[in-house]
Amino acid sequence: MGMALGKDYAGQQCALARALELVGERWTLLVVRDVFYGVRRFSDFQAHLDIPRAVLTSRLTALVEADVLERRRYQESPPRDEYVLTDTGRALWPAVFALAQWAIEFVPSAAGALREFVHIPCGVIVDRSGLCPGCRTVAPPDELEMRPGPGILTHTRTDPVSLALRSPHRLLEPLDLSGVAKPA
Amino acid sequence: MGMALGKDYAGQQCALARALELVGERWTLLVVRDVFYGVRRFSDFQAHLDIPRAVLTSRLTALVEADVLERRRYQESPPRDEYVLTDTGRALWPAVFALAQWAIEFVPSAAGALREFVHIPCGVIVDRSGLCPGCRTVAPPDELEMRPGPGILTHTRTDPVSLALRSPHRLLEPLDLSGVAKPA
DNA sequence: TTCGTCAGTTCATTCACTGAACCGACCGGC
DNA sequence: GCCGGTCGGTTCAGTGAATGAACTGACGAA
Repeated sequence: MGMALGKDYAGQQCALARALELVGERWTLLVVRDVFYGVRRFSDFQAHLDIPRAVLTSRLTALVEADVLERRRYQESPPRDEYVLTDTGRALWPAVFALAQWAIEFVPSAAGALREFVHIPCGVIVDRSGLCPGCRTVAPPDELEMRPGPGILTHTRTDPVSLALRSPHRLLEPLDLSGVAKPA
Repeated sequence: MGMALGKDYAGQQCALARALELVGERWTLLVVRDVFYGVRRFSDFQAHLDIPRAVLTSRLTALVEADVLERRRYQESPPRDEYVLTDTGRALWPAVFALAQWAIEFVPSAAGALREFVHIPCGVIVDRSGLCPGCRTVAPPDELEMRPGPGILTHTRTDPVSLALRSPHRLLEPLDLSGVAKPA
């Protein structure tokens, strides 16, 4: 996943093995999920995931290399880059969504949906397979709004990124951190 | 992926983190995929995946512990067990399928579908999101037949398990190894 | 008795993750 | 010009997981 000692699965001709070589290492899929949620900056990933900086650097570099993320300069002086999903990266949404839904339904410690996803054109919540009950299609991430679900826990994670993620917003749109206080 | 040094993602309240704690380690999802394909026995996993035995032992134990697999005695003397998916495990199919489809579409080295999945009641191939074009529902794994696809490579992997996986058969059904020669 | 299979365990080595410290470019205040 | 702070890293020592080879033990077959 996470994963260690040789990220490749030599000899496996299966497509799944190829996928896991790119996104199967530890932390990688959590970083990708965060980008879907609107996190774009190095320090925000770090604050939200508690991931060692060296590992975050390595994962971001690998994801850019794999054409899942694009690194984009959003200001000069000081030079600051943000990481956004490419088309390839956005295509990972069904896999990320499916894994999260599996945990919600079958992993006891993940009981209760922390978030709901509303298909904006139809205004209804997508079902566990990602289908919109309104239009009967699989909703793409850029048409989804994320909202806190019934299982949301407000007592944990008081970092600014987690706080910002508790208010509804459209997937892929940059996170608005202006409304939250800095941590002590 | 896999994954090393602490398989948990402490503090992450997200369901995805819970899922990755159970199936995010290196090799784990490939083992699960193999069970969907009909592999059930220790030595068959080992032959097909080239996974170190100690790691396989550890992964199978963890998957049983997580209620993804069930370990079942299928003969006494010598005692032999097989590993089969629980309901929880079978629910992982959409995630496994979604990841594999992503690689087929977007990872250059995985070009060409190695396998096709036919929704048996309808007799048609499911699309990239797992939907059956016939009945417009998401096909469950026990209603799918796996067949070699156009991208299949016949020159690699000559172990008996890989050979057996090249002939069509229904998912979750045990693999038939009787027709293939043993390796030299 | 000997050979082979199956399902492991043990062990030394290799290598990735971790956490803390360090670094350099820049900005704002004084 | 100096000081403190932020951002986005890199470096490094220590730890612990993965690897691959060797070993084990129960059994069946010849």
